[in-house]
Amino acid sequence: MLPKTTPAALTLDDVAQRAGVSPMTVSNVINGKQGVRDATRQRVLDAIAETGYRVNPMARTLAGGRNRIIGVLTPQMNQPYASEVVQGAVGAAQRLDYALIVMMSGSADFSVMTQLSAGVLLIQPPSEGHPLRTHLPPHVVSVDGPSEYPCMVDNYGGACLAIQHLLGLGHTRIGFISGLQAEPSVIAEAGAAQSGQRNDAHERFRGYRESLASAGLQLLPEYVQHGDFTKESGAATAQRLLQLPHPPTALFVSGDAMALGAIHMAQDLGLHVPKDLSVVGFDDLPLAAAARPALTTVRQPLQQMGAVGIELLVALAEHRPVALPAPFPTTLIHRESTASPV
Amino acid sequence: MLPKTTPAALTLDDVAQRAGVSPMTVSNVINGKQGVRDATRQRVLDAIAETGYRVNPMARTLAGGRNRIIGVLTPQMNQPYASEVVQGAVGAAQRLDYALIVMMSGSADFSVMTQLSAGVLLIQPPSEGHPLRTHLPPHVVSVDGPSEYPCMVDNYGGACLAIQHLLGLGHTRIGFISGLQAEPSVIAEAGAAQSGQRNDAHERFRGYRESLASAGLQLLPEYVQHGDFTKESGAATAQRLLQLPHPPTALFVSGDAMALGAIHMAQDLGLHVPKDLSVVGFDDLPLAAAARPALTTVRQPLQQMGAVGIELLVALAEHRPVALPAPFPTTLIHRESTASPV
DNA sequence: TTGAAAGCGGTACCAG
DNA sequence: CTGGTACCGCTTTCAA
Repeated sequence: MLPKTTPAALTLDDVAQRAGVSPMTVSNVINGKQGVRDATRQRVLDAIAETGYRVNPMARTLAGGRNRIIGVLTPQMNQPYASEVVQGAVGAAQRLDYALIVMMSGSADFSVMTQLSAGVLLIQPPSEGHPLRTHLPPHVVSVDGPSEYPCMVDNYGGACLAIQHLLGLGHTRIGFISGLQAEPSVIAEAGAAQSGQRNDAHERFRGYRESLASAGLQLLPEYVQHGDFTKESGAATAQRLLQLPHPPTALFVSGDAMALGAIHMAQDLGLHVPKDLSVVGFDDLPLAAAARPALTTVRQPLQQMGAVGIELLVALAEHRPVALPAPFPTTLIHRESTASPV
Repeated sequence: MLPKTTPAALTLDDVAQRAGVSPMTVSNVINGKQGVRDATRQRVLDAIAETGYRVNPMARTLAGGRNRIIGVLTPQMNQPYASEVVQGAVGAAQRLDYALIVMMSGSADFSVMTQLSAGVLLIQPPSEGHPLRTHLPPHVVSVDGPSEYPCMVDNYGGACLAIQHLLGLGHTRIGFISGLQAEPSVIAEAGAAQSGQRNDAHERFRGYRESLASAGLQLLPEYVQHGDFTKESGAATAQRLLQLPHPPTALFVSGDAMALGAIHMAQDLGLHVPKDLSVVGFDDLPLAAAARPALTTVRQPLQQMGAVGIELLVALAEHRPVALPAPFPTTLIHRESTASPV
């Protein structure tokens, strides 16, 4: 059982008294300031160790010091994508000796996090009307979304990887289940994508389209569907695709959960995966490896992206120069859900 | 694209000036204190609305006020169990107008969270040697672990539900894959469990043992295995069970991930689930419903447990009386992984 | 009903 | 090298 009483909060003065110096000196020691005699420093350090003193981050922040807290804002805790990114962020924060606090987008006011932390990492930042726009944190970097310093995966390259894998297997009828997108139709917007207005959906579609083209294949509009990244939408869109008079023999699905939904739907329709239908996902979430058949998918280095995000944030907080992060490379993970067509 | 500049932090004084009152009055209005003339209050409210002012939680805490932040300490972000609890906690916090921040056990010093929040919710608190023991927060309640106010599920009842379901289906050879436990052997400790030293593993085993007994069935020691809640351990222990000369026809598995591992192992061994082997899990994580075959499992109301935890914490923080939470009831969710033996 | 003063636990700045 | 002083943004206490 845990003890019940909060140990009366220690202050700088307590430590100072114990060490026989002024509070200021203790502060200086803690912050590694130059010009403290070694003997003094040691005495202070000892006092800190003996008392178990910890600086109060609130007071520290208020007084204008750095607080070594960085925040992560994530849409939902139980979204595997975000979990992976956070996992990477945790590791990096630990390495850099920063505390990491995470908040869900919904939970309370974002301004709290702004005021609590020296910088915040946005995971899939909400688009336009979000309150985020009013109370902005000191530093923002984002994973998979817009910000000053976006950490994005190479969506185009990833899509190419997927399609080329399928092409290499001998598939010629390849469907595409895209993720949600602001624009009414990916196809209609194909042109716009060229003009700089890039997002995940656009880029992946561009990879699909161009890979098909360079293999001399025609893009069939009815082979392109839109889901919303849920398993259910994967199943629903797959059903539409598979009930086409001339159904695809392979599917590139813009998300692992949707891909799983597609596979289950195919099975319900009496198809064998991968014998009758090959499916490639996107993300490589833990569930991709755990599924049966295990999912062939395009891997995003999500943990790495989270880690890099934190590193940027810390650099920013410490006023070190930072470069714009380059797109992160994808990898094709070949598992059991793809094979040559019969 | 998001704006780049942090809006110069507004203070109480800014608002006060705008409203033509003293900072104190603004503070009083914000905190709903009595004795502010309605006209004055309105002017202040307007000023707040116009400026978009938000109290600084750091300053508020430092000054001794309540800070309406509560923290959650979770082992890992990507553990579905914890995600569910947090999801519930988020909802409750939102309802109660508290900000919720979550930290991973590993990430930085726990004392930070202590100092940041008015109370903390521990999810599966680490056992003995943890640093938690030294710097304790003002208030602690825990989900699935020891604390002054533990929110625990009725593990015994849940196990009974599972076994009775299997019994009802006609199974008589029922294996049990238990979770990790401190003691060397669940069976050896069966007696100890009676004497008050309860934990999840004990309680579930007790449910297994007693349900078997009351059906007149004998408990076979070789039918009881221990996993560590991972899919892999589920597969490994299931393999041992299924390769017994007289293998069980049904498995009660103390965790959904392990249950899935067991199912996949059975399939690899050429068994059909549920025709040749029935499997019941525990938890009812999202993956249970998503799996093929969908997993029959004992549902823990994890989100509810998280929500209740937050409610307790808030009550504690606001010095309202709280009662010890009663064990949460379980439900059997019958899906596709169980059937009568052939 | 309102406001002035003190102080929460630190850090910045500058004096000793 | 060390420490005094002011002040961060807010709430408490108490006087006006």
